[in-house]
Amino acid sequence: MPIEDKRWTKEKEESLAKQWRTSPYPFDKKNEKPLFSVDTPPPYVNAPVHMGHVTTYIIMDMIARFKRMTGHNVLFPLGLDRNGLPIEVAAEKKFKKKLTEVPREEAIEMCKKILEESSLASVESFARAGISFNSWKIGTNPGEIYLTDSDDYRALTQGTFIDMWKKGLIYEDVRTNNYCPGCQTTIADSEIEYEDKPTIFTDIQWETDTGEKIVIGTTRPELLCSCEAVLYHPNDQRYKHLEGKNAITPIYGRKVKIMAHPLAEMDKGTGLVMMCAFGDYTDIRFFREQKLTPKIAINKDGTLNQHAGKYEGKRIYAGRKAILEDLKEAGLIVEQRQIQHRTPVCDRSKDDVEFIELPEFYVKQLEFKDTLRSIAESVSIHAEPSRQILLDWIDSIAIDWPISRRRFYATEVPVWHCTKCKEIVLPPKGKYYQPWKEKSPVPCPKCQSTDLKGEERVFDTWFDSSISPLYILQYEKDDKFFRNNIPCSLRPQGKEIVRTWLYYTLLKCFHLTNKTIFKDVWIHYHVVDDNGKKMSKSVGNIIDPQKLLDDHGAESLRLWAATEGDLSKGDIRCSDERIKGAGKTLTKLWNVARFVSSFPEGKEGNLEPLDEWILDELNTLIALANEKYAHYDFFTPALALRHFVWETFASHYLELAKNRAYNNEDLYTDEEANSARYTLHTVLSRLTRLFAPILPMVTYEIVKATENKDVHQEAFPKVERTYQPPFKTEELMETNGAIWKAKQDKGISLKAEVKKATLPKSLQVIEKDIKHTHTIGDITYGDTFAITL
RNA sequence: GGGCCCGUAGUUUAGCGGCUAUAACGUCUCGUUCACAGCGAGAAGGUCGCCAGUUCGAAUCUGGCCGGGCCCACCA
Repeated sequence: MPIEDKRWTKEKEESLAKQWRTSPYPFDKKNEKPLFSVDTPPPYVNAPVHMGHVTTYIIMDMIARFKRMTGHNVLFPLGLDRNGLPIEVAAEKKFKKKLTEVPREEAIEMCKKILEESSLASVESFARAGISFNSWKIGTNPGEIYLTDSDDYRALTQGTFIDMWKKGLIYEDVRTNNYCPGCQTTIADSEIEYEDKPTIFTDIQWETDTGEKIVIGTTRPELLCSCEAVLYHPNDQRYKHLEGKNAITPIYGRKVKIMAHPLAEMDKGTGLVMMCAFGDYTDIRFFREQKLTPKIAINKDGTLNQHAGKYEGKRIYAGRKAILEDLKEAGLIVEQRQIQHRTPVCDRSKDDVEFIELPEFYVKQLEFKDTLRSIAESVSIHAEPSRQILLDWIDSIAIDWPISRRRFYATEVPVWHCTKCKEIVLPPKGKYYQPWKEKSPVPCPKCQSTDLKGEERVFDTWFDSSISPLYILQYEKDDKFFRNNIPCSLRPQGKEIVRTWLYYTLLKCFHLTNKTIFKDVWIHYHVVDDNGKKMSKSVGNIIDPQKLLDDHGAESLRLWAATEGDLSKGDIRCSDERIKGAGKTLTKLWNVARFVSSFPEGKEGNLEPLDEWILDELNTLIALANEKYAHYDFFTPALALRHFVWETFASHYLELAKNRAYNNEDLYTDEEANSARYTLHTVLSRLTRLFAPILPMVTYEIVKATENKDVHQEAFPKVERTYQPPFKTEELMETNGAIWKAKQDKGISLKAEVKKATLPKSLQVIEKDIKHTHTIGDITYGDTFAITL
C-alpha cells in the first residue's frame, strides 16, 4: 500500500511504544535458536533514569534487535536494583529519622515504603524509547523484570554465600577497614568521596633515644598514642644517621623504631613521618607489610579509647585539641599552619572516614589474582582499550574483598552463631533468610545446641549484583538450561564500574562455576552535558530524557544515539539541537519510502546497469552492517546508512531512475521500467531491515505499509547475490553534480535542456537514464567533461 | 603524584603513513524541479593543540610540552 502521510511524526511512536509494552518480545525457554543473553545493568530505582541510561539502553536494544534478526533467541531482561544505601538515605530523608536509631523492623518498613512509591515510573523512558525487553512485568520467570531485593533473588545471593563458605572461599576476620562513625558501618572504598577541608598541620618536636631533637609534621596528633614507627626515605641524607635508633613519642614517652622506608617522601613536611594506627591508607599498608599489631585508638562511635590515655572518651576533634594544648604547654610545637586537605569522607553522612578494626566476612581474591588476570585477558572486551581498566584494578588489589556491612536494607548474611561452641551455623540454601529475626532452621552441627544467635550484618550490594548473569540464566533453578547457556553472551556496562560490577561478577562467578561467565563485555563511556561535563545530581545538570522524548521523539533520540559517536570509545555530548537534527533523516527516509511505495513492486528480471549499481552499493552496506553490528558498533554503519539514504539513493539513484520508473511518456520498455520498480522496492526492503535495529518504529511502519510484514520478525539481510556495477560511484556523482552546478550557475531550471555534453565513457551504459534526467540533446564521450547549455 | 583516554571547520566528528583532509549540524547565496520547503543546488569556513624527530612523504609513527576528561592515590 502506498504511504500517504507526508512525514514521520513523533505522534506515530506512541501507539507502537504502547504495543511493545503490552505485548513485547517474550522469552521462550524452549525456543531452539541459539541463545543470546544480555546481562543488562539494573538501574537504581531511587531516581528516574537519566539521559545516560536511556542512551546506553538504546544501544543495548539495537544489539538485542539485531540478534533477533540474525536468528537468536534473545534473553533481554530488565532488572531493578533496590538494595542498599541509596534507599536507606532516601528513607532517612523522608521520615527524618536515622535508621540506626530505630528498631530494625521499623527501619526496613521505612525503606519498603520508599520502594512502594518508586514503581516502574523510573524506567518509563525505556518504554517510550522503544526498548524491547522480554517483558514489562515484574516476576521471577526468565525475561521478566527482576528485583534484586525479591525473596527469589536474595535467596540466590544467600545460596552463593553458603556455597562459597563451604568451599572455603569466604572467611571471617578482624581487620582494619574504612569505617563511618556516623553511619556506624564499614564502608567500601567506592563509598568514599573526598572533600577539601581546612586542617591544622603541626610540626612537633620529638627526641631520639640518643637525645637528638627531630621534627615531625602531622595533621593527626591525637593518634600519637598509636604510633609504632617513624620513617624517612632511604635516599634522604638528612636522616641516614638515625637508622636503627628509636624515637620517643611526645606525651606518651614510648620508644618507636626509626626506619628507612620508601613510603616516606623527602619533600613532604620535614621528610619524617610517623606511622600510626591508623591515620591513612599508607599507615595501613605499612602495618600490614611490617606485620605490626596496631593499637587502634578510635572506637566505633568515633571516640578515643584507653590507648589514648588521658584523652580517653573524647571525640576525635576534642582529643586533637586537647593534645595540641598539652604539646604547646610542653613547648613541643615548632610550627603550626593551616592547610587545605583532601579528606576522605563518607559519601552519605560526610563524616570523616576512620580506620578501625571490626570482624567482617571476606571473599578470597588475593590468591586468585593470576587466574583473574587470565580471565581478564581472555574475555572479549569491546572496545579493547577498556580491558586495561580491569587489568590495572586486578594488579592493584591488596586485600581480600570485605562483603559484610552493618546496615539494614540489604541481603542478610545467612548465618547463625552457636552461643555454646561459637560455631558458625549455615542454613540449607534455596530459601531467603533473615537471621536477625528468625530462628535457625538447623541446630549447631557441632554441639547440637539450638541456642543460636542470628547474624545481624548484611551484604555489600556488589555481593548481590555480582550474580546477575547467574540469576538471569536460571542458575540453581534450571541446571540444564544454565549449563547449556553459559557463558552469558554479553555484559554491557559503564566503564566507571569495571572495578566493581564487572570485576566482582567475574570473581564471584569464577568461584561458583569455575568459568569465565561472559563471552563479550561491552564497556561504554558516558553521555555528558552540552558543555562536556559529567551529569550529576549535585551539579544539577542531569538531562531528563522525558523532555527530549517529548520534544523530538524516540526515533530522533535513537538515531542521535547511534550517529553522535562510538560510546565504547568516548563520551558523547548531549545536544538538544543535534537530537533535533537527527529527525531530518527520519523525514528523508520516510519520504523515500513514500516515493517507492507509489510504484508497483516490479518483478525480478533483467536489471539495467544503473539498477545493478545501486544494488551493489547496497551490498557494500549490508556487508558493513553485518560485520560492525556483530561487534556492537552501530556508529559506523549508522553514518554509512544515513549517507546512503541522503546521497547515494535519494540524490543520485532516485533522480536517475525516476523517469524510467514513471515511464509516463513511454520512453522506456516495460522491461526497463520494471527493472527500476523492482530495484526501488528491493532497496527499500533491504534498507529498512538494515535500519530496523536502530530505528525500530519508522522501519516498522514503513514495512507494514509497503510489505504488510513486521520488520522485526524478518531476517537481517545478507549479501546473497553480487552485482556488476559498470561504472564508479564517484564518476556518476561528479557528473551529476557538475551538470546541476552548471545550470545553477547560469540560473536556469534543473530541467532546462543541455544541448551537448561530453561525459565519461564509463557512463555510456546508462546513457538513457542520464539523458532523460538532465534533458541532454547530444551526448559524446571523452576524458574531459564539458556541456553546452 | 600515577595510570588510561582525548585535542581535526563555530559545534560534533571521519580518516590513523601517500590523491586538492571527511561528513553532519549551524551560517550565507540561489531555487515554489510533479517523494520530501522538516526540501533541493551551491558557497564560505581548517597552519589537523604546540615543538622537535623518524621518513622520499606525517593529521596519521616516536619523544617532549600545553590544554581537557576519567579513574586511582594523596591526612608528612
